[in-house]
Amino acid sequence: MNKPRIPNRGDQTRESLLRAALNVFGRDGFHAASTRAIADAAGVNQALIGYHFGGKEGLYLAVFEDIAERMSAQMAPAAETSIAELSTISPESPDRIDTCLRCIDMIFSGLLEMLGQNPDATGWVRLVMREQQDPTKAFEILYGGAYGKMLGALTAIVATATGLQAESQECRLKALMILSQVMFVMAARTTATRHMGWVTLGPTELEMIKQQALANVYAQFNGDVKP
Amino acid sequence: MNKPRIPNRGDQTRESLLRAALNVFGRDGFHAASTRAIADAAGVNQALIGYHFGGKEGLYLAVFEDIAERMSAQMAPAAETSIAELSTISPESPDRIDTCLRCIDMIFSGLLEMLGQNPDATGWVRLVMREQQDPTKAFEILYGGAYGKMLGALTAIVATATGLQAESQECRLKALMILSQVMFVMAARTTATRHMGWVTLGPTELEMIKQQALANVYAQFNGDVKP
DNA sequence: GTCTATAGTCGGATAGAC
DNA sequence: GTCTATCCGACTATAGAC
Repeated sequence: MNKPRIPNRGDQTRESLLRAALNVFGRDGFHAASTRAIADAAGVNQALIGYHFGGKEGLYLAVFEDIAERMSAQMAPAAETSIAELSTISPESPDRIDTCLRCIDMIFSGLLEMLGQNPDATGWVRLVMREQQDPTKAFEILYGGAYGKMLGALTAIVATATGLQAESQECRLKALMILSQVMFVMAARTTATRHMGWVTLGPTELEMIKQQALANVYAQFNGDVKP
Repeated sequence: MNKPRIPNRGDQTRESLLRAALNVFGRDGFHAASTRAIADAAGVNQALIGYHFGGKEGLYLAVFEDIAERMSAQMAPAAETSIAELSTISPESPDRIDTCLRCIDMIFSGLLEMLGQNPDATGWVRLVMREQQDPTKAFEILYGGAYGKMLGALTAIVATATGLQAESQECRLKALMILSQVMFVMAARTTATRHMGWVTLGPTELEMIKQQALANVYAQFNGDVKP
């Protein structure tokens, strides 16, 4: 009883609705988005939302499950390789900072590739940022998935680089602020592009962000080392 | 023909509506917020929104003008003192980094005091972050006011500390990332509090954020200096 | 699984008395 | 300036034919 290789019509409808919902919810937010607009964008009948997802809210949650899954798939390699690399080095190793920076580079690269290459990524960011402001069940789906793991990996890296306990407030705050430098540009994209004089957030801009963030982290790690 | 010291009934209604609108728009977003809910929260009649602000959208814009005004009032001293201090030091002065850090400390303090002490601040942040995702006229009101000035002051400080041109991409990006470290916690408050194990974003937490951000900036500035 | 048609609800705006 | 009453459009959900 394998899954059918050729998706039947129902699966296609589901797919179309998920994709359209991602865009429309991302553009308009949950309340402003209408099921009619989503159905039109998907090219399917409005009543099918009720049939496939139970209703508007069911569709919304399904979109987040979809995002969390794709994020996991795209971020997992970087996070796992990082953890593996960290376990090979000793806390006294003099080049541990270089290793930590390589790990952060991997995580940033995974994150920014995900956001830069994926045509749906703008919608993802909008949805995630909306959820931050007043979280619903959808936030749990995300944080429990790739998001929390990424922060966990960053915390482990900071602990290794600085010698702090991974559970300490200082270590966790440092990790959060490292992520901040890359994510804030996404969160406050209008402010960021305006301030930088950019018209888009394309690969060039994302690379610039990554390089500057890495340089900052490098300085922070070296500043934390007592020579 | 001075303005009357004692506000008449109409002014009180305007005030009540603005305050209630800030909270309800902040909690629910523009579309999900209903004029009935706002009127109820303000304790006034729903039809008065049309009379005083022309309609729902007019009220929304008025809320942003109000926020921009209050932000300006609370941030202006820090920004102006910073600019003044910067003009007194030479680019070769060895302690210019200390001066720059003091300026950033002032700006951060102004920002965090505003957000920490003001009971409406949570609503402000929510509204501003929503606007970032798809900006309307309301964003212009904000960016043209205190927000842009704050970024301008930070850019000038970074230019002084690093010797970069204030117009350069590198300098502007560094300034943006300095602001990021404080603002991201507000923007992604749910992620931040969850990751840190906090239950609120009170004065204690804000102070911790400020200190860590200043330490990071200190490291970054020193990393930028070619000894 | 898909469609049409519609029931039922809610929200923004406004006319008009006071 | 404030209030009541109401209009009218837009929306979600669902019943029921195919």
